[in-house]
Amino acid sequence: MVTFDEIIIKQTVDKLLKGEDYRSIVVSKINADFLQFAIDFFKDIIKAKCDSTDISLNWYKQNFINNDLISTDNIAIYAGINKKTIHNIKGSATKEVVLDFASENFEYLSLMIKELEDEAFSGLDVVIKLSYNGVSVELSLSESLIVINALATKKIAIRGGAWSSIGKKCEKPLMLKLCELCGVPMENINSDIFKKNTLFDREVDFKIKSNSGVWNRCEVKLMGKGNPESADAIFARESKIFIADTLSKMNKEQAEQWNCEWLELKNNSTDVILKNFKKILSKLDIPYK
DNA sequence: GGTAGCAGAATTTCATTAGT
DNA sequence: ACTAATGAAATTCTGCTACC
Repeated sequence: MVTFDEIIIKQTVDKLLKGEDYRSIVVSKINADFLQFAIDFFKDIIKAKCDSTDISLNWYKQNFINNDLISTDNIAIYAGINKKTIHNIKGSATKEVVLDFASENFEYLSLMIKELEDEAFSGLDVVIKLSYNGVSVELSLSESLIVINALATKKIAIRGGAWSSIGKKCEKPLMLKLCELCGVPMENINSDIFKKNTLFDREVDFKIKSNSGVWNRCEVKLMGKGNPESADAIFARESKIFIADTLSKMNKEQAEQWNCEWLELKNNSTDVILKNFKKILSKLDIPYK
């Protein structure tokens, strides 16, 4: 599971408020986690393969699929399919369903690879050689393909999780930093935010109070290009302030139609970002310094 | 006038996180 | 275990420009 610590969140917020792209931070975290997984996986493969004289894929199945020491998430990945996909296909992600489907998928993959081996692959061979502490093993074509497939499956999972997580965890720290830099009084920010464990929790809405006493709902989305319907949700929830990394022309027009103030971060200096944010605060009659 | 190529917008798909 | 929410990537659609 990919999670970002507070230091990474702080770095990301800093980058966003400088109008810089934050994505390199996420990408390097994805790479680091993936490479670590690959290294661990390779070490486990060496161990499993050494203990076995099996010529078929049985050693893999026994160690990585039919092994109750491994989490169901990883068993699915070793079998070449993500748990979420199983959930979508079967409508359930109970342990039994996941394990059954993983086995099934592994059999199907093995069969497919065998067919490829006989036909299209004629002439081509792939051999992965792994060594660790002087012990080395060689994986056959079909073993190599199974391993490559598992790595690819894991990469998808890590990526999806990382992007999902960064957006959630940055919302409140980013809003707080903006308010702090503009000198919005603490009592005008909804106090729920400061409760323990809610700083990185997006389920609690971030709201800022106008002088009239009205609470304005704020929304942050680190959206990039081409994802218009995700912006729709913002307006449907009657947000008054919409802050995003990148906004399309249509996003902006739509925000204005819904009477929602927008603030774009990317490619703007901190000065411009703060100036624009203060303009929004004035418009909504929210006090600031 | 016709079209190949490209950039950007809109649409669809997919896996994760976190609250309940 | 389930559900709502979140963003990237892939794909499709659209409009513009350069070139013949």
